[in-house]
Amino acid sequence: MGEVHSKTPGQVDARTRLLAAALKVIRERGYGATSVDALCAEAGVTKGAFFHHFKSKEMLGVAAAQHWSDTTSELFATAPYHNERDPLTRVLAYIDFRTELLDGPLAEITCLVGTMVQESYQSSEAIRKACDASISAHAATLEDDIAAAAKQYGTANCIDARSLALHTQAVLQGAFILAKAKGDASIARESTAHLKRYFQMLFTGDAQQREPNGG
Amino acid sequence: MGEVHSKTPGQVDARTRLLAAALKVIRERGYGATSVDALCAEAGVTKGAFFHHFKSKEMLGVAAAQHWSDTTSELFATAPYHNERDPLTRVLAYIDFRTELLDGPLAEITCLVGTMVQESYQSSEAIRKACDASISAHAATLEDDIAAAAKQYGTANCIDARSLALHTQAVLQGAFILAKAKGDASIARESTAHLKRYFQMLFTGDAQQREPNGG
DNA sequence: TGACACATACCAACTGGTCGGTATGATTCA
DNA sequence: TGAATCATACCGACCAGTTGGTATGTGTCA
Repeated sequence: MGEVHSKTPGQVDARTRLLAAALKVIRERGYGATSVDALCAEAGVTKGAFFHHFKSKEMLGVAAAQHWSDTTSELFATAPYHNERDPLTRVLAYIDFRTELLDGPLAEITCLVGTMVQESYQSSEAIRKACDASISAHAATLEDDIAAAAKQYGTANCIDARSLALHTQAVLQGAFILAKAKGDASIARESTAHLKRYFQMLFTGDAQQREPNGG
Repeated sequence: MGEVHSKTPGQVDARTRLLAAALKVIRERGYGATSVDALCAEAGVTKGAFFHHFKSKEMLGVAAAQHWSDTTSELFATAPYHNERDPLTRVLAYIDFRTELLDGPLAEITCLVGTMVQESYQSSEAIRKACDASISAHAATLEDDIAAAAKQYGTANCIDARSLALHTQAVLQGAFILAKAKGDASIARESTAHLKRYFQMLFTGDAQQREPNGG
């Protein structure tokens, strides 16, 4: 995958442009409704370039999921919530961070792999696995903080960190669907508020620590 | 939408068969990857019949969402959880019911409108609205029980019943996506367990009322 | 007779994918 | 040094099959 050729500065190669186009167009239209031609048009490259870099549309889907995983993991790795010293505060700050990310056009705040796996889970095992890897890897980055918080608050014996980390992702994925259905992301923010309250009650037993939902 | 014509007993008309085919095929492949031909083949009718009953594929999508809304609302209206006399118990029994429904092939346990809106929220306002109507109507059936429980447990002032009902649907929709990604519904059951615990803590403040998650 | 419920045949546009070709830079070796 | 060779990146015409959709015909029944 290394850059073999030196590129003119400011110029990105066709593969990178196609991947960026895939992230944009698939999030807007879904994988099935995205044609190879549409991807090429968005990327400003020809069909020849497409099939030079990807042996099929399916393999583009797999590469897009991996690219998504790469870019999002960098986004989260450098996010400020990691600076919190208390593990529970860190997890709650993560939820706040996700809530902040819920601002902007729907296609730009929703999850590529969640969208893709919904359509492809039966038709393409390769895409399904790539999407699962992306979701699971991200959930895994939460697991340690959750486990540490459980230990610190003495609830380690009744909390499965992995299950809770994946539940967090489920809430977010579901929030995206509700937002799409309503054509408005505000409902998603209500769901993350519920999720945050769940964490607060689960660890501290305090239901009224923050303002109630709605607002 | 009423049956205008009397049919030979045991015979269902092309429209009904196409709707049933839509529910099956779209849940397996997604809306975009479902062709009119595939729908006709599954229903055992011709293309002429398809376009006699639906003016376009998009209108079939709308009708499918409405049909889904009709059949699911009947399923839930006659479900046994309504027999519980305590409103909170009723809500918890609803979650248990949803958990029981998580048994079987993935395509048969997931939500048609959740799948469809994911792909169509930008390309078809008509489908988006039909899917929103289905989800919102179902959530509304939960709202009264949640409000009654909040009143009874003295937490009415900090619980928005509508928000909580929609959050319930978000958790379920997200659970479906995780299940599809992992190719296994067991992760979805873990999410409904978390949701149930959230309700228990929210209303009774008791986090350890039932066994912890995992299993 | 005529309205309805389909069937058959068909169409233009588009689908994913192939193919022969070219431009360019790296490598080899006389 | 420089000609020959090779690999990569990309182009764009082309293909067979499929797409959503239409036009027209036929059988049935009130």
